[in-house]
Amino acid sequence: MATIRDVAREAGVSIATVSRVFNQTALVTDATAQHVRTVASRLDYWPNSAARSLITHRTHAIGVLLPDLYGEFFSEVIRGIDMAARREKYQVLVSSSRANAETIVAAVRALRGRIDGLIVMAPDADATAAIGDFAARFPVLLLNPGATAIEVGALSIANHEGAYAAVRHLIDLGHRRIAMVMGPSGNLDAGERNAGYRQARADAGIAHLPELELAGDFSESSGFQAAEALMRIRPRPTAVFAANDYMAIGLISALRDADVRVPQDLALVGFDDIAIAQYLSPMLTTVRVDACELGERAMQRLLPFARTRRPAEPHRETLPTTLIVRHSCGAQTPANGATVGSRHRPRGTRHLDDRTSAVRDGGAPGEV
Amino acid sequence: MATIRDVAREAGVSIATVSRVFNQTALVTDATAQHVRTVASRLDYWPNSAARSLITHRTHAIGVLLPDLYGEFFSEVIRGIDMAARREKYQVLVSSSRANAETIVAAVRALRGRIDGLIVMAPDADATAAIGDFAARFPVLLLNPGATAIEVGALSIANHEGAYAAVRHLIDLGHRRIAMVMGPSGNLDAGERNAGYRQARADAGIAHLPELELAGDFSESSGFQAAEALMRIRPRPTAVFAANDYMAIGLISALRDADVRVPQDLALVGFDDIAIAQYLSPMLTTVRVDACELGERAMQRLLPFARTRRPAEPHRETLPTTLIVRHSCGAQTPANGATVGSRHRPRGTRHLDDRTSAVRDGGAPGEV
DNA sequence: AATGTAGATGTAATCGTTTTCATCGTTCGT
DNA sequence: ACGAACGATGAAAACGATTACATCTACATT
Repeated sequence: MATIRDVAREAGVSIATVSRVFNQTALVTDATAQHVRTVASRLDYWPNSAARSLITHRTHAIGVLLPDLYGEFFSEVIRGIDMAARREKYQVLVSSSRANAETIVAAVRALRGRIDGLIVMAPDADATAAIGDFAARFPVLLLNPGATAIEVGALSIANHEGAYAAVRHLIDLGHRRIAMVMGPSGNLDAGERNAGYRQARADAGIAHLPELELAGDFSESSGFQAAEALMRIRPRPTAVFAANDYMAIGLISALRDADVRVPQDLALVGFDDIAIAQYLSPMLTTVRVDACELGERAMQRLLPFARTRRPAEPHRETLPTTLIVRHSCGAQTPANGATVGSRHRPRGTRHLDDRTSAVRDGGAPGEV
Repeated sequence: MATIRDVAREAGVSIATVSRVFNQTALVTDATAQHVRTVASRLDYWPNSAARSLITHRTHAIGVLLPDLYGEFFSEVIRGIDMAARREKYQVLVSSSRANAETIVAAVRALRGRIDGLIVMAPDADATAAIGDFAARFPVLLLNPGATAIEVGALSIANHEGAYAAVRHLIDLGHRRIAMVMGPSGNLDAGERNAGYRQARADAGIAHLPELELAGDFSESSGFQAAEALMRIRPRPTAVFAANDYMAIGLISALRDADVRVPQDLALVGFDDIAIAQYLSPMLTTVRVDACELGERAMQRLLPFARTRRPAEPHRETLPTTLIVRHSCGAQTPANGATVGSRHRPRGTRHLDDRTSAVRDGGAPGEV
């Protein structure tokens, strides 16, 4: 592998000049620059990034710490991160870890020195706490941290507002006995969605009923199992809000097996709007979260701090969600089969933009 | 940030000793080692990986080059890679690129010097070719490269055998007019699946009919659109093999809209066995590919070469696939609702193991 | 007691860059 | 025509580790 010295010798210049050519730093004569470039490409020279980052204290890499969960949501977030990274010429170092504080600290330690900034998806409260002191002296951005006391740059989605809108929609359709399939306990997104569910009930004057909150863990199979518990409840709920789409899929499957019709016998709303939501039968009404944008935005927020290696300022931002009305909720759809959803801005937090997007859906999926 | 010098000074030893303590290389007195460790942790010292890799020529990182496609398959592969990496204390640098040769070369160049080895998911033939000369002097492992002339370490899945089994299964059920929804043109996996489809037809003495091969690109919407084309074919096919599950989902959705019953009016088999396949209605008969294992195995294969930084030996290995019989193919299922699939070993290539796994499915998804 | 040996530790070179500062022509204002 | 200013380039000192080699000590061997 050719080094900067080889290029310098071959081109008859000093290594400083070669370095300048590659960094476009000080002004070098066009002729020399061109010559150096020619020689460099002939020798197939490329700057050694270890040597470079040793002296510059920059790695041009961002770490992404994921929870152990996987699925479409995460892969979309990574995709967004990757898109932004590529645009900004940064590398992405991914690393997953069990959610517990100990392994998170270990993972962060292993990443240390290899990255200029860190994006942490820490869906659990203790995970968030574990990152706290590190974030005070390193550029860290938390994804979906929920409400926490620690001061840290964070980006979350409007879980509460989205869930509220979903449940409110069911209430507006006349439902009163509305169950919810919860997410994993300790998961902050799940917690906020539950809070939104409760708030919507309370605001409509519907009493809180603990037995309507069914256990779940975001997996299809937990949704499947929740359906069985659901059907044992008397009087039977007429609607159910699933904390994510995967569980909604499990629900649909179990309900079909039990000959419970969706939405006639039981209305259903999910959360996330994963790609296949519109291809399910019935087409799933759900709360759209733009996971890809979340990742992209996280990178955008983090990069300025990563470049200067200063801790990110403790500013929280919340991405809006959109209720996508399809068929599983049983809403009457307009003649063309399309309904309108509105964008939910988080209360009391800054939001990304002001527009309220109108969402038409319910037509042929292929057209969307 | 404390350096090795700070620790050495503080502990009253030389930097060489500190280095030895952290690398467990030469024997150091237990007392000194313990003392150094104490001081190091007090100063919150951690070896600078740039400096370390500058002199050792090792980065302890593996690059993963992905195509632009996303979805469950890729996220599962990454998950497998990540699992193996964590076990072996390697970092994972992901980078996606358009499939064309030019951007792949650019991506490889950007990764150069930061990684000890590279896993490339190159579903296209030209992408594979682009990597060729690089692989001759660097540890590279190709995923899903299909049959290519270049000598390179590779890992693929038994596309041909899986597709053959799927179509053969449909033939055994009495179907003769069997269509196929193709994958993206140029995609090698898709090509092999198509070859398996044709082979199964040929072996059963069914003539090749080009009009039964419908365009698709692995997306749900392309499956949806293919269904429309499918229904215009006269005489109408009685079965269809989709080159992946996402397209099968699009097909199911479109067929339902058109009141075509699956499997009664049209039998359907997919490919990949994504998580939700068993929750679809009807439950999808498909060819299982263990994407996670693929990633894990890739890492296993690559690491020995990455450690020594020697080009991987040009050896190809193929992971078996399994036909999972559920309801969408219309097969009669045993009394307990379960059917048996068998594992397909690639012909003429080495396979991972000899077992022929029996797969029972068709029961309640929650129980699987 | 002299010598050999082995284990523990230190010294210093090295990895491949970036960057400060010095140097050396040019050109320009007067 | 002369010094100033400036633009292009080079020399050399970091950056923070690893490691070959040297050194030193303690102890066994003769």
